[in-house]
Amino acid sequence: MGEKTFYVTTPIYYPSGKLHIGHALTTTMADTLARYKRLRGYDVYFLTGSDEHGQKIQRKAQEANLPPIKYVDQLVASFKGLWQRLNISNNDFIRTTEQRHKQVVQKLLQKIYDQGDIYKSSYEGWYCTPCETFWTERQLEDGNCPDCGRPVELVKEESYFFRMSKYADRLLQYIKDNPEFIQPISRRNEMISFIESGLEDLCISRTTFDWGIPVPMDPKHVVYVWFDALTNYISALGYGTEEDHLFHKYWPSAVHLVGKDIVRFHTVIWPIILMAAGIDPPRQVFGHGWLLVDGGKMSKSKGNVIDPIGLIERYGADAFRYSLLREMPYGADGYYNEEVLVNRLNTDLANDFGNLLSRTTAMIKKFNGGEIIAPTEQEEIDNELINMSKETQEQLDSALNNFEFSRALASIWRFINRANKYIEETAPWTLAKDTNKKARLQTVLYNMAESIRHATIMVSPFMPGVPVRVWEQLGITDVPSAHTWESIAEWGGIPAGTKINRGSPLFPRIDIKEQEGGSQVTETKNNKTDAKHENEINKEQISKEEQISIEEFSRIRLRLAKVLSAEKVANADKLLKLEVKIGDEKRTIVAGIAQHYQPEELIGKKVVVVANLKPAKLRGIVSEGMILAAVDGGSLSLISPERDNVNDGATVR
RNA sequence: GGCGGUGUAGCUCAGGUGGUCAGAGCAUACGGUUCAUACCCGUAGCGUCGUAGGUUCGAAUCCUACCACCGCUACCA
Repeated sequence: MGEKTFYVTTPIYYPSGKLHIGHALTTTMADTLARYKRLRGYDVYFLTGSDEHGQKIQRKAQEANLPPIKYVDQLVASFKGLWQRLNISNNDFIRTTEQRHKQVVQKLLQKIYDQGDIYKSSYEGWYCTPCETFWTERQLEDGNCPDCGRPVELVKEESYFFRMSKYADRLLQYIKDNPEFIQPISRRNEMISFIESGLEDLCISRTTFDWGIPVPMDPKHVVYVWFDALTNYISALGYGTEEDHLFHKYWPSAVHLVGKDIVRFHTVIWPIILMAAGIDPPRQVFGHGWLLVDGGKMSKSKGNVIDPIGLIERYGADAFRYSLLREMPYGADGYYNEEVLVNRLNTDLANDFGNLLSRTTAMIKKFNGGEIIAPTEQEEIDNELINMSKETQEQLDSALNNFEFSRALASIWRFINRANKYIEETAPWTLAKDTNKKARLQTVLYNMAESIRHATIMVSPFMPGVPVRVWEQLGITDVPSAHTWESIAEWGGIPAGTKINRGSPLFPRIDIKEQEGGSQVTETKNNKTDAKHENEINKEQISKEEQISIEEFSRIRLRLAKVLSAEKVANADKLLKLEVKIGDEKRTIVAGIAQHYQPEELIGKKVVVVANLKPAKLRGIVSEGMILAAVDGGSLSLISPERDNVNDGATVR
């Protein structure tokens, strides 16, 4: 027991549909913590799984004309496939339909029943007969069934109840005595006020469906949701069985990572179940915020659910994981979409980190014949870089212990940027021109490579695919002593005489091109194309471009507009603010034509505008449309009517 | 309704206990550099710190009111 143990879990996900990036976020957080703790020498156990019972599954399986178990088998396989692609290092995957889980749930239930904390009573709820479903008051829509819209009736059902109220005071005391238990603090406060408002007993069995674990003392009941699901955290450790060494080893060092929507179940119901069974509560529950996407919260009805698989395929697991953890502010909701990912990939991963490796290996190759030489001429400025590694390690540790993933990454990137600046300050390309500076040059090159080694180890829990590729390029694949956390306590882990292998970019930049309203993403071409060549490509593209129908074209409303006034937009070189008249309507349009037209020459001119373009804010000015212009390289010409027989407001087609 | 939170540069956000706290990153502009993935380094601009009052020598930071948005207010996995 003397050794450091760390037990981290994700919720067990419900296989009623595919997983989305929210699930990926929780699981990536858990994986990052697990990998970090392993790196730090902890004995880590990392659990995820699936919660497979319940009426909803039973019904979905029916619709699919499958036995429930076959139905969930498919989805669970897809879960596992996703975690594999995301590079998730879980030690176990628990399914609530497994025998090892069922027996623990039954044992736990029996134990609590035997001591009198479970009693039979009746559950009263709003029941929709056609749908065979109970609803709570809040779930009803205008008093009707939210699924079918038909009226519901108040029905009583025989159920077993868990005496939760009895433990309310003990739980409250526990939460108050252990400020670290619920994170972040805002969630903790919510839970305290929730408990203080009084706890009711919890209904833990149902008779209206049978896809669940039978209640041991009354098999016509099945165990209902939370009692079943939450127990996974100890059933996976073999609690109450003969094979319970994992339980003794890892409980109660558990850290449960959950989304904010299920914090209550993990911080109220779960600890009370454990208390009743005489088990210590978990050490910590962290409730992270949600990933908001375009349109707000992800939901199937909005159709804005983002599938992680596509993102992983396009950008790789490492970049995806990085963007998730980097964008998520501590404890609050974060905004996420593909553009955010690409932006992070380009700026942080490609420009800062990948390019640091690239320029370092390039210089070692060019100035040192590809060999890393022992450093012999350290200067004061080197210490700044070297010391910063240690500081960064401390910041990383403290941030991760507090679930501040974004902050942790920000610290590492300050170090990476320091390394880039170090190169600028020492200017190895200048040293290379002076044969007297040979030793200094080699020292600088060594420090550059070594700083990459440090950064790589720090970054490895977040992006587990990075180290192998960096070790390959630095030529230290066969030097395991240079891969450990302990090795970055010191500066100098790369053996002198190491031969580097300059390779392809660690993270290639991604180009986003706006096309036909949607964004199309392509990888930047590495070789530059000259203008002529580019022109040919353009021609090719025009002929190959996707063709659109006349209906699609007619969706774009082009109108003739007369320019009433024009002025330069302050602090913007390219922008002009125009007031235009389209028939009876006046509009403000901001156009990027200031380098081609003087404001005064535009007044009175008739131009073509896109009239139904979504308004956009440019430099704080709302632009209600767009002016059409022909563009050819650096030249630009507005499109104006050739004759004077048409007035503003006229349709252009 | 009750409890709690948020509102700071174009965007995302830092800013214990009131006095270099008006900041960072991205985006933009300009300059430098050439080792590098059109990259890196530097410089600059922009903000009445939600609004209106108040306390104070001094408030983004404390108090009051108001406006806007959000979370929790239980049995959905």
